Amino acid sequence: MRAEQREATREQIVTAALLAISESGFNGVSTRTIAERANVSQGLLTYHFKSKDALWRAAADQLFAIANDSMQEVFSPPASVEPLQQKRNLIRQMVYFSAAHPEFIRFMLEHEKENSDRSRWLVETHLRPMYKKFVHVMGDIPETDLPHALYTFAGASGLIFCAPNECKQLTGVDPGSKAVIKRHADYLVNLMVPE
Amino acid sequence: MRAEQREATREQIVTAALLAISESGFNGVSTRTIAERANVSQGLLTYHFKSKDALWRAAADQLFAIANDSMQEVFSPPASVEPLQQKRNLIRQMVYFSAAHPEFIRFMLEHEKENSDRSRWLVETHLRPMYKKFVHVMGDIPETDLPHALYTFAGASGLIFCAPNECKQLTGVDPGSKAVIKRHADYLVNLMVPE
DNA sequence: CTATTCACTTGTCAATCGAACAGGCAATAA
DNA sequence: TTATTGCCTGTTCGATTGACAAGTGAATAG
Repeated sequence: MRAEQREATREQIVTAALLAISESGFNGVSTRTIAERANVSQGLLTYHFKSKDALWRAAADQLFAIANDSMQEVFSPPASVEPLQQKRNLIRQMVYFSAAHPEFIRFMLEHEKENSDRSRWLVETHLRPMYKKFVHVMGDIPETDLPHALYTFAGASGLIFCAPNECKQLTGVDPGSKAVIKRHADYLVNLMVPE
Repeated sequence: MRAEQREATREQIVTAALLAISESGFNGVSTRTIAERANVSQGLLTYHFKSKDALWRAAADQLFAIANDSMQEVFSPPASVEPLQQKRNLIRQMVYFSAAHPEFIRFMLEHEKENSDRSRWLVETHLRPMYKKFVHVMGDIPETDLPHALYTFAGASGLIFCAPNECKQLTGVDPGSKAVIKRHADYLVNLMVPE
């Protein structure tokens, strides 16, 4: 009962940290704000995670655990699925994942400029394994195009969900709506891997 | 001579603010850091711009002045250019602009979650006029697809340049290289508006 | 030449930052 | 039951935050 409560509280803190950091950046959010979001005291963050930096790392771990879980099926598709359909499924799933977790791209953009130690760790620990799976499914497109395809794909999938308020105010289209998410998936799948 | 120096200093501060805010977010960067980047004292920021908020607004003004200047040709193409080629030129130029000014997308992503007052002002003052020009060139694609095309286009154009270190470390491809920029433009133009 | 304006620096303010610490209280162990 | 562990809160610290006021000195005006 103690251990369960401990884990529940830790996850509550990590989730709050992940969302807050994704929204405002590492230096843009205070540990007090994160604590308030998690409904705990600020001192508890120092207790469970020694420093704000370590909390960031725990948030990254949780983020990629969610991402890998969500993308597992399309990253390791059964051989019975045709390669073309594997690609289409991958793109579609990435759109749905980005819609459900816009914090992913936000978090990945945030680490870039701020701290090179955190950045290197994130790429080697979490991003590279994911990239390998991406290449495995997308691998028969020209190798020189792969990086372009990856970032085109990632940006095209997720940007609309990273700026939902802006998008709604600007175009009237609400990226939170299920119909819009499906339409974005359809649009992107047919654009990048037409049947 | 006084007035010229004044304007030069103000622009120096605004540029430093724009880049710093784009990198670390509004709350993620201090006025002292911005001042250091601009080689002026912190008190001078308060002197020229009353508050950090007002400085942010000046940075946004400068950002969109640069963006509109860079995109002017492709937003208002001569009628002699065929519609298909207009679209291709627009996409190509957006890639080159994103490569030269990755702070654009970063800045636009940063405003979203932080402050709704700044967000609304930014959309109505700067983004909507730009969106209208985009629609004018891209306008013959289905209206329901326009928002999807816009954010697909923006994300696909710019994300790779927003994470240059990550991209280089992950894929070995350096988005700062001219050859890579051209390849990304070729890739995206042919993807989104094939001849 | 003298007086004034004004871009700019320095010093200071309360508020807030991340981190550390002592203590309390409920769950566990004995 | 008693003793102990350990999750958690509240307080406090030196440092840093945005904003402000006083002071400096060179360019301008009369």
